Amino acid sequence: MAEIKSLLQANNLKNTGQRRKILKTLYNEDKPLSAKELFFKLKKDNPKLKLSTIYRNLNKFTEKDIVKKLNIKNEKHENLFEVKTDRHHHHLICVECGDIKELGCPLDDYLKKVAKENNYKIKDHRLTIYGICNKCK
Amino acid sequence: MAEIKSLLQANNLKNTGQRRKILKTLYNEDKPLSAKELFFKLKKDNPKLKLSTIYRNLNKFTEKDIVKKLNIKNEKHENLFEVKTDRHHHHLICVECGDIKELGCPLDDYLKKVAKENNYKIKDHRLTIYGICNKCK
DNA sequence: CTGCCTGCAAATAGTTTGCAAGTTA
DNA sequence: TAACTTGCAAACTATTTGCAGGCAG
Repeated sequence: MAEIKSLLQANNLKNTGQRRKILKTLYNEDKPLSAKELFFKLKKDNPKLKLSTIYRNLNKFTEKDIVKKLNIKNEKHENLFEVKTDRHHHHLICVECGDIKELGCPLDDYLKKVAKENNYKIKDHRLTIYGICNKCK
Repeated sequence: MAEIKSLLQANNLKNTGQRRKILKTLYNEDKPLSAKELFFKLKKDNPKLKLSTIYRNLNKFTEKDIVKKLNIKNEKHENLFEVKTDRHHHHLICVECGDIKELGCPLDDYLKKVAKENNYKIKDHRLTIYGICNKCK
């Protein structure tokens, strides 16, 4: 909790109840969430909460690099977000049940090769693997 | 042209003018296009063309595996589509000018490892690399 | 007190859909 | 002719925005 407060302070963001709850929820989840999923979770405690508040904060957090907006959508076409961790990783997603696992990144050498061969300065990359998990097989 | 006709026939799709033009345009482009980009290109020859027709056909083609819907959007948040080629590949995108290059896939061994370690049956994967191209550097 | 946040309502924009007329096989 | 396609208009839905009151610093 204290960590969240200082995280907000460090980024010049006011320490509001909504923000604390959004970050807390994202930290406690083991999988990325969409704005709406967050919304329904938090609405229980605060019926006045608006979806636009969630979006505004997720965007602000993304801007400040506290949260990462994935290029992965759930089955409702909603974008997913996760807290940004220190370790760079990718995702393995079960197309049946939607379960998401984290994967390490195997691409360090490959990215250097791509940069060299194409004369690009690499800025970012995304890898997502889809399959069927053990339970759903 | 004849190829497009038989491609449509082989998939039980009627050989209409719109379909031929959509596929022809996608084949001739060297980069993926959005529905709207296609729409504006084709609207010149046919002012009555509707965007919904493009969407309907792109979805139908995707369903039939003639076209691939990428999980990449252009700067207007429009989904991009490309014709499905025999060779599996990924994309290297310049974040400045939007240029898209094809990349081979370096992940064969890695995917086997992921499947084994996580007990998943791998179905699909997406890799996209973002950077700045030579011209934009 | 002053600027940032949030609730609220309405707009924006990509994509989809129902229906009737037109086309393909 | 029967089934599929398209034009057209309208709906749907994720996300964003303007505004006014509320709260953090």
